[in-house]
Amino acid sequence: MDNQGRGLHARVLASLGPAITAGDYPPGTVLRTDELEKRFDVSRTVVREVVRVLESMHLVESRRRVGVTVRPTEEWDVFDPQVIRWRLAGADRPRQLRSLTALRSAIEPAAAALAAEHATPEQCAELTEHALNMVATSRGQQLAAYLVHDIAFHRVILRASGNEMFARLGDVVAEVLTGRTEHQVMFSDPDPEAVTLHVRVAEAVRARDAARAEACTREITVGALRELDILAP
Amino acid sequence: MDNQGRGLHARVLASLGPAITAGDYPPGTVLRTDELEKRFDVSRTVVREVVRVLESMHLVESRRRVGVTVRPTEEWDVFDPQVIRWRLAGADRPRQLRSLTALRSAIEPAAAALAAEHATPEQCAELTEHALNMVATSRGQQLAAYLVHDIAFHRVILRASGNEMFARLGDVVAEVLTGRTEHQVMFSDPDPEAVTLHVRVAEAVRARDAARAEACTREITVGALRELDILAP
DNA sequence: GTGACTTAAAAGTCATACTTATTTGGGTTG
DNA sequence: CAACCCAAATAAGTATGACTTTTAAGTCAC
Repeated sequence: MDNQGRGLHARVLASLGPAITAGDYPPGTVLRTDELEKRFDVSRTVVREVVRVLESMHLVESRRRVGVTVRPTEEWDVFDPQVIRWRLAGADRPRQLRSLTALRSAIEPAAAALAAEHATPEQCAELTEHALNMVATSRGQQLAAYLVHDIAFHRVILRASGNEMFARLGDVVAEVLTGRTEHQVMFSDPDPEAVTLHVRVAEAVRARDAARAEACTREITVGALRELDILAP
Repeated sequence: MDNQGRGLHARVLASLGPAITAGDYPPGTVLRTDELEKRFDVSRTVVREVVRVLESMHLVESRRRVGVTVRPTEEWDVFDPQVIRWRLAGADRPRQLRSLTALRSAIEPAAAALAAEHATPEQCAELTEHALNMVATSRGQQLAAYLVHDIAFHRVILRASGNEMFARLGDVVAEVLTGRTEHQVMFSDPDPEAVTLHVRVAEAVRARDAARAEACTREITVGALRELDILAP
């Protein structure tokens, strides 16, 4: 992971953060710093640093004479990669995957359209390569290898869009794709149609055909949404 | 603003954060904590808290025996509302507005489609009301009032989508709309077509017509994109 | 009951002493 | 001369005690 073991504050954060996002401390719960000191057996210094970070994520609010209050869920910074990771690791993972997949469905087609306009020759080559590798690994229980190329493919699309915000969603998409592979029936090979669509997207981007790149990507993400409905309608 | 004056750490953060996002300390720059202590005339405690928060935004990295290093721009958490605000306040505001408008264009149509499926009667009523108020304030130099309803309208759509991540983009959209109004020719009334489209979106949502809600919203956001091209092609 | 005043609880801040990781450089050895 | 190891210097990390500031809440007079 990102921040494991690197200092005491990181350890406390990695323990308290997930606990809060998991709902162990429901909104409105008040944590006092000296209580946290004892609980984690660390100094005020460390606790305060952790609280500041949680506060910057809008997970808690620290007020004098009151304590550290857990804020209502609607106010959390749900786009914070750290928060996303914590929630994906917790109980409402399914709900989280749903939200993220909806986000993907909105973003990726737009990103593909932009990528068709802005992709460099190198990026086009990368796309084609990853698409072909996806085809190659799409049969015969090679899900792990397939996943690697799938992630790489989507990352290139997002980066090639030229929009820094889209580009930053690469990690989120990677997380979603990984989560899907892990929690799906690991026996089945990926949907052949989806594989073909990736090849088409690569072609469309290389041909500078924004409309087609967008349409094919939309088909991919719609498929991802449908998958969720099948699993838990 | 959000965090003005609330404690020393907030003041230092509000000074250092914007400085970094503005590029005053280019990536690779090393800040030593004791230097920061002197510069802001605060204690170690405060500096460390600030550094932790900046670190959680991936703006800097703190390593022993090295110092606090400014990270490359591509690694920043560009979705962090705080970072967005800092950058909007800084020099590359135009670039930022572009990224955010592209994001809006991807998200809002999808949100409108979902809103058509999930909006409560109350939300439908709110939408209609805001749309009508937009019409009412669309002529005669009432830009400030118009902006209020415009923001409210988009907020309702995003919230009514039922997707928590979309909902959280309400603040960002508000920021973009405000920024646009402030930096545009303040003399001209809003585009009549855009106003009409908002009314149509409200109608479509009430009629549970997802496709039409999506299409009309897309027209709105495409218009917003075009606007940017006209201003700085 | 309302309003002003007091009190106490909890976070915020500071200064200092100490610990730990890590880079750098020098010296030893093959 | 290269490779390697070790020691010293450096800057962040942690702990702690003393003090300040905010503010919720209780109390008293009116």
